[in-house]
Amino acid sequence: MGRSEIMTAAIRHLNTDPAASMAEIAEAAGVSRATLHRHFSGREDLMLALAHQSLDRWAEAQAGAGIAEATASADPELVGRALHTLLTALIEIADEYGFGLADHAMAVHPELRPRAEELEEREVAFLTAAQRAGVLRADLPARWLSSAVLGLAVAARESLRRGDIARRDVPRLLLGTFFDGAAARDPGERTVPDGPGERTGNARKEGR
Amino acid sequence: MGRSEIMTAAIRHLNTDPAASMAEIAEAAGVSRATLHRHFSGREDLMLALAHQSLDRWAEAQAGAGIAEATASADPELVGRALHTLLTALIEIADEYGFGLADHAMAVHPELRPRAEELEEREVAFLTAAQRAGVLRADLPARWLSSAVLGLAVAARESLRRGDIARRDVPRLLLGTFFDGAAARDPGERTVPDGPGERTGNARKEGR
DNA sequence: CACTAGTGAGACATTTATGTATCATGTGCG
DNA sequence: CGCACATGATACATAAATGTCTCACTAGTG
Repeated sequence: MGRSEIMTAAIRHLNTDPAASMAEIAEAAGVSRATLHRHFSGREDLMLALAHQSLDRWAEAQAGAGIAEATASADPELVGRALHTLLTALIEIADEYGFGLADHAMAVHPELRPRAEELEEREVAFLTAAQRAGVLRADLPARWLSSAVLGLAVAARESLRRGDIARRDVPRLLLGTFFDGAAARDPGERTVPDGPGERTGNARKEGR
Repeated sequence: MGRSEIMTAAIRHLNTDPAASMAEIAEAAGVSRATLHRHFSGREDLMLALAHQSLDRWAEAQAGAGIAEATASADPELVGRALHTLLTALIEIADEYGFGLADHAMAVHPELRPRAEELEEREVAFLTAAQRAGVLRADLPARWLSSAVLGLAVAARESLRRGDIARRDVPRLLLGTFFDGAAARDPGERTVPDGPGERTGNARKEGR
C-alpha cells in the first residue's frame, strides 16, 4: 500500500462522500489511520496531492490532444480534432476528480492557483485559436467557453451519479450539446455525429 | 432583525465562504450567536430554511414563466417564450443560492428530496414538451438538458465571481450557448438574438 | 413607573476531527 | 536467526464548531 493506492481509494471514496473524514478515507483505503498519516501529514496534504494529480491529468489531456500544435496552426481540421479529444478527456477527469470542484478551500489554495491558472490560460488560448480557425463561434468569450465546458462536465458527472444517463452516452450528449446547442434545427447541420462515434471512442483511448 | 434578514445576510456571506461557521454567519448578519440560535435551532435548520427558500424561488420561476400552460399547449411560440423566461430566472437563482449546490448534505436531505424532485419533474416535463413542439432537439434526453442548464448556470456563477464576464452579459452568453452551441456556423441560424435582448430584460423583471 | 420581549455577552459541556506518540506484530532480507 | 521497516491498534492531547444556559441591558408598552 503506497501513496498511489491510497490516493486511488481516497478518490473513490470522496466521490461518494466529499466530506469524508480522514478515518473514513483510511478505512476505505484499507489502511489504519496511523498509516494514512504516515503518507500524508494531514487532510490538507492529502487533498493537495489529489489536486495536483488532477492538474497532472489535465495537463496530460492538453498534451495528449496536442493543443499546443493545434493552437499554433490555423488548420480547422487539426483544431477540431484536438478539441474533440480534449473535451472527451476532460469529461473523464471531471468525473473522477469532480468531488474537488465543490471544495472551496482547494480552489483558493495558493499552491494550486498558479498551476491551475496556467493550464486554464493554455486552454483559453487554444479555444481562442479554435475561434480564429472558424471551428468555434467568435462571438462568445473564450474564457466563457472554457467555463461552459467545465459546467457541462459537472452536469454530466451529476447525471451519471444519479443514473439519469449511461456512461457510454456521455461524450455524445456533452459534445452534442456543447457544439450544436439544444435548439432544434435542420438535422443536416449537426457538427457531432449521432452515430456510435468512432472518433470519440478513439479520442478516449488517446487521452490516456 | 427577523429570520428573513438573517437569511439574506447568511446567503450573502455563504456565497463568499460556503464553509462559514455559525459564528461567522451571525457576525455577518450583525447579530450575536445566541440570537442566531434563537431563530434557527442549528446549522442544519438554517441550511434547510435557505434550501427551502431556493426551492420556493425555483417554483416561482416555473410559475412565472408559465411552464404549466406551455407544457400543456404545443405552441412553439408560447413554449419558446416560457423557456427563455425560465432560464433567465434560473440564472439568478443559481447565482444567489449556488453555494448550496456544492453542499452534498443538502442534496441528499430527506426533507428536500421530494420537493426538489417534483420541481425537477415539472421542468423535465416542460422540456419534453419543448422537444415535442420542435423548440428543442429531440435527440437528447430532456433530463440531460435539465442538468445541462444547471451546469451552465453554475459555470456562469463561477465566471461572474472570478470577474471573467459581466453580469449583464450572462443571459446572452448562457442562452446563446445553450440554444445554439459553441460551434461556428452560419450566423443567420442563431436562435438567440445578439442584440441588447429586450425579452431577456423583461423576463428578469417578470421573474421576481 | 413597572413589565415584558428581544438581545448581547459570556461561560460551559459536548462532540468530532485531527495530529501525535507509543507499543506490539509481522514480514522480508541479509 | 536477527534486524530493519512498515503497519495496526491504541491512547492521548488539541482544536474548532456546536448547542445550551445564565445574566444583564435596553427599547417599547401598558
